Amino acid sequence: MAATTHLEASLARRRSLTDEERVVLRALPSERSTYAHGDLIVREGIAPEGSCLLVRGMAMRAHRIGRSERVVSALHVPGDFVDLHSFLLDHLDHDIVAVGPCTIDFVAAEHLEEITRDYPHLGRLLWLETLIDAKMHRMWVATRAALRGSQRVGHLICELHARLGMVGLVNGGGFEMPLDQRGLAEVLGYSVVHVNHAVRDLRAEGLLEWTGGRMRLPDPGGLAEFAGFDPAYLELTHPKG
Amino acid sequence: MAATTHLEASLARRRSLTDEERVVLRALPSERSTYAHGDLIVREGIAPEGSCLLVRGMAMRAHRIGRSERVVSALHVPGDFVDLHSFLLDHLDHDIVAVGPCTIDFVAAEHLEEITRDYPHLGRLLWLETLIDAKMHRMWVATRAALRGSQRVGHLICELHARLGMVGLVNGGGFEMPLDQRGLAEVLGYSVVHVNHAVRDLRAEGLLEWTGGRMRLPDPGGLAEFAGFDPAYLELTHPKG
DNA sequence: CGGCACTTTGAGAGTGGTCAAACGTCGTGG
DNA sequence: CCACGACGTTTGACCACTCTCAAAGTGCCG
Repeated sequence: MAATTHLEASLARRRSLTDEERVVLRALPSERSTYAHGDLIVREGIAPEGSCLLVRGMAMRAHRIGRSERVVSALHVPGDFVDLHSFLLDHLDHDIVAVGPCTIDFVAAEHLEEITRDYPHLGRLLWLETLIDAKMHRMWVATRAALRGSQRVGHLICELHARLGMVGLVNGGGFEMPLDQRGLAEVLGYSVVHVNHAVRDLRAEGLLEWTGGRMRLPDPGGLAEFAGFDPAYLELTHPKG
Repeated sequence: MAATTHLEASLARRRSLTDEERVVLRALPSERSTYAHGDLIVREGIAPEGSCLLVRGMAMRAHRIGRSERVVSALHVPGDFVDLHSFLLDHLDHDIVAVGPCTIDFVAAEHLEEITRDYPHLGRLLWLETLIDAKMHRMWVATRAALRGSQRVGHLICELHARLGMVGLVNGGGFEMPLDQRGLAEVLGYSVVHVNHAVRDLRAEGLLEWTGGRMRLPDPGGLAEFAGFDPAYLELTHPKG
């Protein structure tokens, strides 16, 4: 599937697109790359000449604060326009790192500028994507203050389940999980040992199965209830045209 | 000063505006309101018909997660377009609450739509404001993972010092601080007792003076060094036209 | 002077970190 | 087929960070 088809699907999942807009998106040039687990997709500090659309795999934003190890501020799933914002900002303040094998489509900044100039509604949909990213960031801030241990782990798992479900990557109640317990700890700001205990507790409660790089939620509602997860912040529906 | 002059100043602090754009912004109708400390400015779940520009005071975003007390995901200072995103999203997933006495200018959604439609560059500046919000959110996620205790408290104080400085609200090395220790704890996701100890330590190190609702940084560089604070993420400069 | 709100201190307990070691699993090479 | 090593998972011991509850101290204002 071409890059632009992915962008089309990505925008269409939240708002309706006209036929003309679909044509414009399909005609949008892009360049495809693949990465292995842990590869640097975009390096902190550089001025990217385009933005990257995540087609397959996951990616994370990794910051360096003071003298600490890298810390993760966000996780992205297929369909996410990972650094769409870099075409208005001049440089990234963090790395973008591949989580599991990744496929990325790069879209040049000039083409994004054309879209925002010539197709205001499409421009607003791109803006909307960045606003939803911001909502997720705020929810991460809030859940880190409100939840501890297995609830916090469960909340992230619910979020991934919902986000991957939206792009058709959940089947049989489960999904591919490219992060191991160490990676999950890094994303959550926990230690491996602590995540291990939280996962053990979720398993014991019958709320999580996780083997061989695949996660399954035997009782998604129960996990959501347990973790205080309300998917409203993900804007999964089509409320406006 | 009229609402629209504030918006003009707000956008001009990061990018250059043309004379025409300044005229458009000054002609933008808005409605002014004032609030007392703790007042609800916008309630979770409603569909606002406009966006609010913070003119004076501070405001915070307060979430409810699971069965927890309210948790704060962001803090806003004068010049911030607090819920600019609500004109593309259909409802807020959190409250916006006044911190100290606040003045707010409401701008109707239809006028924002006109601007984004008729003045693409202005639209991009509005988009940029929301992108910088998102950067701050990510930094909050990252600092909560990377920093503890007095470093985390110090980082927030450095951020406030920098953001208030950008809008001319720092004088004599200090600024008005409408939050008390309890409020600061709420914003940081800490308990009052813990914040009190962190503040005590910062004072003992000569990095903070805080009396009578006013905060002063005797050694801003020293505090930034101590807290691992790098203001780059706030985009204080004018790198693009 | 008497409230009242905020700050400060102390004690005890839960959450989460570090270090270290044991255990499993899986792919490679003999 | 088995031995081996690499890597991820699991467990235990111990300690630091942070919370809650409680109470005392401080400053402001009627």
